[in-house]
Amino acid sequence: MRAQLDFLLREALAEITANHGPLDPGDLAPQIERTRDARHGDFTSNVAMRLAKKLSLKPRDLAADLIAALPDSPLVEATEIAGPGFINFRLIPGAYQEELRVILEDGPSYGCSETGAGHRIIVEYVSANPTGPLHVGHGRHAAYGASLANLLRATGHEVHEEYYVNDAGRQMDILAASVWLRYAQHLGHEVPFPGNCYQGGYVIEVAEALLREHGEELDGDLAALRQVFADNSADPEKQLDLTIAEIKSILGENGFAVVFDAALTSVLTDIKSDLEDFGVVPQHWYSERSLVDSGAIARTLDLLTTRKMLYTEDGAKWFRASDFGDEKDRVVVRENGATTYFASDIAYHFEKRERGFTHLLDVLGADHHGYIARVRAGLEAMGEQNECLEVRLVQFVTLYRGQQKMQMSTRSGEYVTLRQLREEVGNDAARFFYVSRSNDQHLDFDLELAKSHSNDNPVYYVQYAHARIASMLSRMQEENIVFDGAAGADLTRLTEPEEHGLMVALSRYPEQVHLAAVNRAPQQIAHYLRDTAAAFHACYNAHRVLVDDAQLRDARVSLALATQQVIRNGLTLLGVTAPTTM
RNA sequence: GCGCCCGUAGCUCAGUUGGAUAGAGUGUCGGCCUCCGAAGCCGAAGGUCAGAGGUUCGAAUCCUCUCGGGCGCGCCA
Repeated sequence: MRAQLDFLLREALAEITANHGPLDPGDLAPQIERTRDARHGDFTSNVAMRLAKKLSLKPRDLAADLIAALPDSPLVEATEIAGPGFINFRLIPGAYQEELRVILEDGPSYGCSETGAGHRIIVEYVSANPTGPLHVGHGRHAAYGASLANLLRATGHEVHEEYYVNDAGRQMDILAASVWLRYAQHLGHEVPFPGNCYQGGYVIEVAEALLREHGEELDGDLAALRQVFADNSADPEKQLDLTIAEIKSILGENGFAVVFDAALTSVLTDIKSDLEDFGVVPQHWYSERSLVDSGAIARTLDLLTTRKMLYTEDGAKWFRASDFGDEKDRVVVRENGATTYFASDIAYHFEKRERGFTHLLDVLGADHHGYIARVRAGLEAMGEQNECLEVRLVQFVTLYRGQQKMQMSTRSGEYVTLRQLREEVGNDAARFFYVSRSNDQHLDFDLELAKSHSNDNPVYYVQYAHARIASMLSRMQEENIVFDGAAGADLTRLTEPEEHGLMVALSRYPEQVHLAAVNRAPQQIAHYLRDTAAAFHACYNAHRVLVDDAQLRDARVSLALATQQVIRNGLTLLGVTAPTTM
């Protein structure tokens, strides 16, 4: 609907250009918006005010010229100049009635477009270290990333969703060490469990599974390890590194790998099933270790060396990130020869480009904002355009239980898992609540409130509208009321103000999908659905659908069906179900 | 100290990339079920858009500064 008006204005602008001289291409993109006030018509454009100065014309004069240049359209009933130079469009009533038919014909694809066609985009999100179950913060990433991917798909992008698995590095070694210490305790060894090891109960479960599968195979002499623990004055993190080294020497490379893999597999399996139950299914789980194994990291470092982007200082290899806008240079190979996480990151993002993705979209936690400059720098040094990387930061979730602020540290084990949250408030409420807030807004999540007031959650309000319609439709069947479909219905019978309001709301859906995709803002869909449900409830309350007048009834049933379709489409984008009963 | 995000109704938040009289939910108060689901509807009250300057026809939105909050600044990941 809006696209058609866009087209009209574009034609008029072309004619103005011919008469008054050239404009920038950016100026030619017409800005057409919905009006906020019905007295201003249905759509409005501020283009005359924006361009007046450039063309040395008065805004209202330019507006008059534009209106004169507008091609005729069957959609537009009237145009007028208002205020300082707005061009207001009033549509014929039939425009909205026609849109109802489009909704019912297009069905599930109503609202989809091809504006993103030709773009291959990879969306990476969650990517939590597999060192423990997902917590409520990860849930926000999952809900946001998955909805974003849906929106991009709906606008014609070719979308690939990916979870980057940090299955290499120190954190995983700490997890493996934690598991083995629990295992040793189960075997009866008197050995302390340091506070900076992973404290969660799942560590014990992995240790027990290890005991069942491997018996005492992984036992060993703990004398040297006890010496490590004996030094009370040592720095805890250094002591932890020594502990890991000692456990590696006790178990040998293969033995440690058994523990490591058992821990990784267990945690990752849990994460996968948790996300799947949440309706979040990435197409690919990309292993950081595979980057090492495939030689991708080595190739990246070679390329950077060839391009003279690296130098050696204090025994480490540094990347000249500051040459590319980062605030300082960054280490890629440590003094001890190990590559850093950042080296993996460059290789990983470069590899995404090699896989043919034109656009890399990362959804990261707000605490990762320091990365953006350095990963961009890395990509640029590798010969890529740094604009190909887009990062969306998701602000923190602060969890409360009543007034009590809760800790969310994976290592301490004191956190509420995503699974617990889903069990308390349900998937639908959780997904809707997560994406109702803008990603760059902090989110206060009060568990007590979410649980006790779950019926007040806006998601039920929207779902209720859908279920209410379903219920009305089944009643229609029970009473053997015949409905011949919208094609034969006389939609001009929809004359009530509430009906008009609802039709206007429905017709906005395609614009909302497009805008939400462009703005990376699924919350706009959530708010749109709330508004549309409100328009429906108001209408349904004011006017009976199943009336005796068959013509009027058919028109109203058509409107209800279209409403149901739009709500279902919108909820699907957000990963929320559209129930027929509640 | 430097950088990123944020500050909108009592509370939780929207605000269509600079538009016309700043909006919802929740909470408070008052109404509506003999009638398609009351998980609903209608109405009232509630604001110096943190503050001060600036840019222009026009600012919650863009720029500068101040105040307040969150996060980051490692040869950790």
